[in-house]
Amino acid sequence: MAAQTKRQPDVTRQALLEAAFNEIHRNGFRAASLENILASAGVTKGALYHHFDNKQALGYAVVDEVVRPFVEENWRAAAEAPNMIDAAIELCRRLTRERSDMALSFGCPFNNLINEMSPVDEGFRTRLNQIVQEWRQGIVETTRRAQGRGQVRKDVDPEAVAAFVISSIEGCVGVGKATQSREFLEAGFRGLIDYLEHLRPEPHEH
Amino acid sequence: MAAQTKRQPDVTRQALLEAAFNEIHRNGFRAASLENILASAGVTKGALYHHFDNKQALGYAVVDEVVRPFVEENWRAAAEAPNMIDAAIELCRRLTRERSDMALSFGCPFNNLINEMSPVDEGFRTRLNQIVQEWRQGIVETTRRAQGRGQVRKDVDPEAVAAFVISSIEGCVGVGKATQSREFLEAGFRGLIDYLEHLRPEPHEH
Amino acid sequence: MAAQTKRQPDVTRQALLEAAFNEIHRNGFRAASLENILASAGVTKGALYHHFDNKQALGYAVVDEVVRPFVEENWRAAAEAPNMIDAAIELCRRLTRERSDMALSFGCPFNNLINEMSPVDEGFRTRLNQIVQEWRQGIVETTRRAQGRGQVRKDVDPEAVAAFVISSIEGCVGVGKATQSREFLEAGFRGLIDYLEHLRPEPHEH
Amino acid sequence: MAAQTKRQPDVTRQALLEAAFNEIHRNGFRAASLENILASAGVTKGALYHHFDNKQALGYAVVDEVVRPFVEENWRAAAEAPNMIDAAIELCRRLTRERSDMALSFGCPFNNLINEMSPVDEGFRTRLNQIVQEWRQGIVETTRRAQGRGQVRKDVDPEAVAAFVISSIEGCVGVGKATQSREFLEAGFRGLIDYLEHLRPEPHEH
DNA sequence: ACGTACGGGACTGCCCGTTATT
DNA sequence: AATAACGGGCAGTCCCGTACGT
Repeated sequence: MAAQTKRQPDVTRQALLEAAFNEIHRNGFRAASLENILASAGVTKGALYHHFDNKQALGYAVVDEVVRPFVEENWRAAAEAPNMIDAAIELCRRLTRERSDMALSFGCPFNNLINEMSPVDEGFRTRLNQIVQEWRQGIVETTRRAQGRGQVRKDVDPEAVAAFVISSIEGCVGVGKATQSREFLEAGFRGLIDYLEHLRPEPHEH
Repeated sequence: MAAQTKRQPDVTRQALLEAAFNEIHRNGFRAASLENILASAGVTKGALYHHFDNKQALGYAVVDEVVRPFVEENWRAAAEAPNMIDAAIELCRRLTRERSDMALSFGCPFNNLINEMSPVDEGFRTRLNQIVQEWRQGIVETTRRAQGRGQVRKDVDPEAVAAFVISSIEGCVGVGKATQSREFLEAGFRGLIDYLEHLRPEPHEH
Repeated sequence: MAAQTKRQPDVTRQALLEAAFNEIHRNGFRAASLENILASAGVTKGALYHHFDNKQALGYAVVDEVVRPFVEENWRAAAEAPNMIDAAIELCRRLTRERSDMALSFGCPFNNLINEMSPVDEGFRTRLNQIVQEWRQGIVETTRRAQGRGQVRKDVDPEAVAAFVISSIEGCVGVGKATQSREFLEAGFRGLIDYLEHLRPEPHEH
Repeated sequence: MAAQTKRQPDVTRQALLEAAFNEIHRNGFRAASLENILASAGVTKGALYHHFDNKQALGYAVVDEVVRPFVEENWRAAAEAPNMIDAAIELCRRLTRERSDMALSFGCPFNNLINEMSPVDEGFRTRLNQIVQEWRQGIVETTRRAQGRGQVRKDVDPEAVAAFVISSIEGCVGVGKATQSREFLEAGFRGLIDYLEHLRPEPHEH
């Protein structure tokens, strides 16, 4: 089979998405420079304009095709684990360990986009909200199942758990950017872990 | 007492700060337009550059002189209340009631600035971090006092409480912007209230 | 007879010419968008550049193969009529009736191209001038014949008649675009008809 | 009296208008390059943006403040002359003599703008139409006065005269651009002069 | 203290044209 | 013959900042 030729539309498109994701992660969407993205992806204006109508469409595609899977893979594991609380706590610990440098420097790409674009671009907001809702729905269902299994107290409201867990995770990473301190991030996550532990039923309950 | 002339340096400066705060709240700092700020403040460029060196200096002044008091007045009440947990819960309820429209539309000015500017401007980050630290320190001390009074369980880490409470409040308002739904915001704050309640000592503990 | 395949070079070429003519009529040549032309013709860029060297060549072909017949068919009838003045007057009336909407909106394609392209592209000017000259020559000869038949006064200069008739027709349609009023167009053509009537010999002349 | 300093807003504005007028005259409005205009006026983007909101506003100002007086001064003399027909004929002769080079090369700025911009920009059309109407109104009134004085036949319709004279003048200059020949232009104007002569009453009429 | 004129840069959008590919 | 991927340039917009003038 012959070597690949120069034309690789999917590769080009993917390169643009990744380059855009990184540039947006670092600078936000509006301050993201197309020139930087092009240089980083190694393509030219023509290629960009061929694959995406404009900067906005590129941004939407980044949300749908990069940010969304990025968010999903984080909670998917926890949703499918035998014990939700254990998995969530494990996730918190992993996040503090693995990605704290990136998180402290540039924050969570998802949270950044929500904060920047939700109020000023309805298209962004709709797409970002969809991700929030999927995540929320995942936590709600997981919590219900866990309640059925007796792993979570039956008097807690799954909707409140979902909204609060999502918000506090993003909040920790967000505020952490200002402090630039691992201690603050870890303290925040300790608080979250404390909250999660408290969701377990009392030993004498069942 | 002589009639006031048209020149009112302090008034002008204050008008600029307020106009800048509003424009930044709506559009973020980098997308904030000086022209909009000037039009909204009713002055011209000459006045602006007389009072501030440049856009950055204006932004710093907004953080120091508008955002900081704005944040402080929110938690000051809770810090001085006889029972911290009761006061914090009351604060959560007030926030959902009073400012939810503005919060859902444009978010918290403090959180917005942290997310946008912390990674790209060290001067902003330092100033914003200072606000975070004051807030954190306030909660830590209040929590310690409450523990001394037996109003908060002694096994909780005040640092974790502080980091987590701050982060989750900002997180709720932030993520709420994407959902544009009061239900989500309320659910998040219900989760926070649940967490706060759990900080109280067990009835049979002391 | 075998089924037609999808490849139809002549059809494609003709579709491109028509689409280009319409786009140019609406927007002028330089502002005409190849993308619009392609979309309207239902083909892609490869087909265009297979049939024409570049945008300029496409424009030249539109002049030669679409605009030229378009202009010619208008005066051909008048040239071959038994009485030139009657025919010309009838033509004026027909133009005001039939095409006034299109003419008022977008003007005469021929006149538009003359005004836009003559000064900036010699190739266009040459081709457009050729059409002018054929038209002019047609009127000159028709006028001479009419003079021979005693249908036109012998003291008028056929060259002046030709240049003036062509110019005033195009002028009426051109200025009519600014007024967007059928009244203006009709008034102009009434003036032209008046001029044409005045070309007839006095009853007592011959 | 001290020498003029560098700040001369009116001079700058006027320089921009003149430079824009010339660039538009040569290239049309849409193909007119702001960079060329700036270079020719000797100012920078900032100055342009200060005096005019955008390219469109600059174009509108050119129409109102340059093209309009330009058109008006041409027919004003004829309107105020003791004999309108003599004056109009004299104007035709002067136009062929004086401005035929410019006219043959780039046409009449007024006619060019009508043909290019009327169909695609309502703001341009409105302004250009206003000029047409003023001109038309001027001819109508002049013709009525001339009819009162017995200098023009009473059976001609002043509205038709006005629309036709305006249209044929612009038409001659327009079509002349394609021919690039002074002969054609002169022949056209001979036709117009012939028409004007025919407006005079018959010697035996009054 | 403040208003107006102006300098100059950077970015996105858009477009024409070319080339690899079928 | 025709498609789709891609190259590369240019223009209008918009903005921040400076400096002249009152």
